[in-house]
Amino acid sequence: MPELPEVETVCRGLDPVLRAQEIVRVELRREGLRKPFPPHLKKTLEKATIAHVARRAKYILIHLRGGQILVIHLGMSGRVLIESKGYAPKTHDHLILHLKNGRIIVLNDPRRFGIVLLLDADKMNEHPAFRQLGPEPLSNEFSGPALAARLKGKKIAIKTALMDQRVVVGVGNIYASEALFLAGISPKRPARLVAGDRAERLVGAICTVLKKAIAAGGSTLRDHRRVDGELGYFQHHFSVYGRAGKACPDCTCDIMKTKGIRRIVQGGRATFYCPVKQK
DNA sequence: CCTTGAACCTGCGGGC
DNA sequence: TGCCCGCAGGTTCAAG
Repeated sequence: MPELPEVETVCRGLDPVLRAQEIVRVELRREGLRKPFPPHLKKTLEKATIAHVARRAKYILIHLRGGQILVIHLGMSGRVLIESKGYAPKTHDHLILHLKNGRIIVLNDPRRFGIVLLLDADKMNEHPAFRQLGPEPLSNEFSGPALAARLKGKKIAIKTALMDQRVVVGVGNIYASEALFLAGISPKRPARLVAGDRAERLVGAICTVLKKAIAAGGSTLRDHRRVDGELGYFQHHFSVYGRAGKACPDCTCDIMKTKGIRRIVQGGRATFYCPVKQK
């Protein structure tokens, strides 16, 4: 499911509900997801109190009092939902946290590509999942020159590079296509040729599209839900993603000649773009 | 080091 | 209706 806007939406929904709440019971309904759950997960979480919830890249960080972090990645199909007393577990509910106040936090993930970690806060960045992460796109460290520096010498297509979490975090298959459209850059352009003004434009486009998507509660194609079960609605504002054969929203060119938005495959993933507007 | 492709899973929609 | 195929928001690992 989730790219940065979806994960951010989930975190913003969780924080006010989980803040300062005590976990009284933990249900592990299977051994793990792609990897086994951490060995002392249940023992550590039961009786723990949550400090606050934050996000890094596409990871949900549930900070516990005492300096540990429950880290959750939603993979392709994960959801975190807030339920209340009397909730009956559903298929693919893998981890359930019961809070002292009666609230119930459910991690549901049909495809089980997600991950659950338990890390010491001060050592989080040493973990393999975090060690190589690039800058947060909505932070000050993400700029045209910073992006260009990370793309330098790369022969791979810019679309593929944008999805590399070492280049910039949080951008996935939807928002890579959308940001490149907004910046007027072809997804096939070699990454090393995105520099200077092009890199500036791309940084601006990434920030713009991510902020708008967050404001819309993310994009719901299938699985993404807000923590209260409501849908995101940014999917109604896509310019190119999933719109192969439709007219480009920006150009007035004749769709009969241009065939409109194109769908190609890069690195095994679908890419959508307008060959007229994006060079 | 870089790049590519497969693997990990389940579910859904389309075509026959 | 049923079956098979392709496709889906991500990451990781092996191989070239």
